[in-house]
Amino acid sequence: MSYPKFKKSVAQAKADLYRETLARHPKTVRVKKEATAVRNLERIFAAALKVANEKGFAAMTLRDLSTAAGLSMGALYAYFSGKEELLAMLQEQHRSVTRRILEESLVQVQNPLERLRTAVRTHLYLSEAMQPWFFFAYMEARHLSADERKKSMESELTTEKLLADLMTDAVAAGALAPRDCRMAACLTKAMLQDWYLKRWKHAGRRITVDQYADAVLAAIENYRDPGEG
Amino acid sequence: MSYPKFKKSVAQAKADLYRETLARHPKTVRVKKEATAVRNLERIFAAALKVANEKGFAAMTLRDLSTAAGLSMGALYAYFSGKEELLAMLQEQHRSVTRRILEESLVQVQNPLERLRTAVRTHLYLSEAMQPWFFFAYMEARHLSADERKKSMESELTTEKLLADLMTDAVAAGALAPRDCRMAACLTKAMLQDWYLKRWKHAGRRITVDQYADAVLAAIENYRDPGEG
DNA sequence: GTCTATACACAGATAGAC
DNA sequence: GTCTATCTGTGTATAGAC
Repeated sequence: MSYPKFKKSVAQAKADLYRETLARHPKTVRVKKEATAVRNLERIFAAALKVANEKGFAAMTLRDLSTAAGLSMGALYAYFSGKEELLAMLQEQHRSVTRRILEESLVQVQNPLERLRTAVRTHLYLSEAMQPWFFFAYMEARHLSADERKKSMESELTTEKLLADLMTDAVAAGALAPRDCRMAACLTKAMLQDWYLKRWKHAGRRITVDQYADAVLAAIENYRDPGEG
Repeated sequence: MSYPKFKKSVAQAKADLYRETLARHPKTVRVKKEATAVRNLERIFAAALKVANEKGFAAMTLRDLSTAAGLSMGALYAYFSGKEELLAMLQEQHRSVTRRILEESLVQVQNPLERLRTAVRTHLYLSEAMQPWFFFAYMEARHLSADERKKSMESELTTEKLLADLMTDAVAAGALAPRDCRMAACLTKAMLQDWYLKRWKHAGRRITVDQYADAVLAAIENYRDPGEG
């Protein structure tokens, strides 16, 4: 799937995702009309990502958020019980989207090397389409409660394990040179993360997501373990 | 130079670095006795990195810092004029150390491929020996004033440019396969950063800095541009 | 040089009108 | 459902004693 197509499919899925979040938090979102609740949650989340990605979540005041979202302080509290819960909601939404899209992208692909390539490209496409979410999740992970932070670290390790497993399969199929797949997956993850963490740099160089994906895949596919060069 | 040796040489250089910082900020550090000033600056910086790397600089209160450093609120203000200046001092110290150590490491090395290998290994050694500084500089860059943020971005690009130039030389010498050196350097930087950003992960796996350096160098040296595989 | 005590501003959160 | 007005805690920064 090309990136423009991918982006549209993600946009389409957004409404569903907001309804899911509402269903997951029936006690904190006190607004009953679904259409209203979805519309305002969208505005609140978008505003929170915008402000927090500029100055950090801790430095973002609820007055900032109120202004950016176009809702009063009082109204905000109809959607979350406090700043900490807002943070947890954002992180949870991000994790579930990532998990689902990555899984869906692989169901149709059989060839081991193609499965690896699909996972890498899909991850980059997704982090391109939802860059503010990925940036936020990465930078604010350490401000989470112990419980939420654990989930965040598990999510990181799960993604990396997926890459390592796909690589192991490709090696077994003879499509890739043998290697320490855990280390190779670890280096891959670092390159994937750089795409959304240093967007200003890549944008300034007019690098497209497809060019970056090609480069990362070239690095992975040519990789040899130390001493095996 | 082995990592244990490197670590000692960095530790030795620390006293100099604190004296330099004092010389750079004669107006804000009002403490005149150098020995006292150096000792307390060390404690303040160490405490600030410790607390800020746990909860974030914005969330760190000066009361936290006061407790962690073992100095009263009033005493802290003899060393900086406010939180913002403390942040700038930490970033500046980090940048000057990095620049100096990287430059020094290369003066004795002639062979192009060895120069590239030295730069990569030294960067990893340095970020290992001063992990809290590197982590802090990365995570708090966006909280800087416009002016300081610009310096931070320039520093990032300078390091990357150095890697790209070293790679260009190695390619010209026939020691590396031809490639888009800017892109290859960009991917390299991402892998270098992961070492200090995700330390919990590497430590849990008992990966040493030398093992990681070997893996990164293997990735760089085997790299081929897309379509050239 | 370092301390304690305090001024002042602003944060998160809520009450109650509409 | 959303607003305005307000409560209360806590943050940065300083004054003045030692």
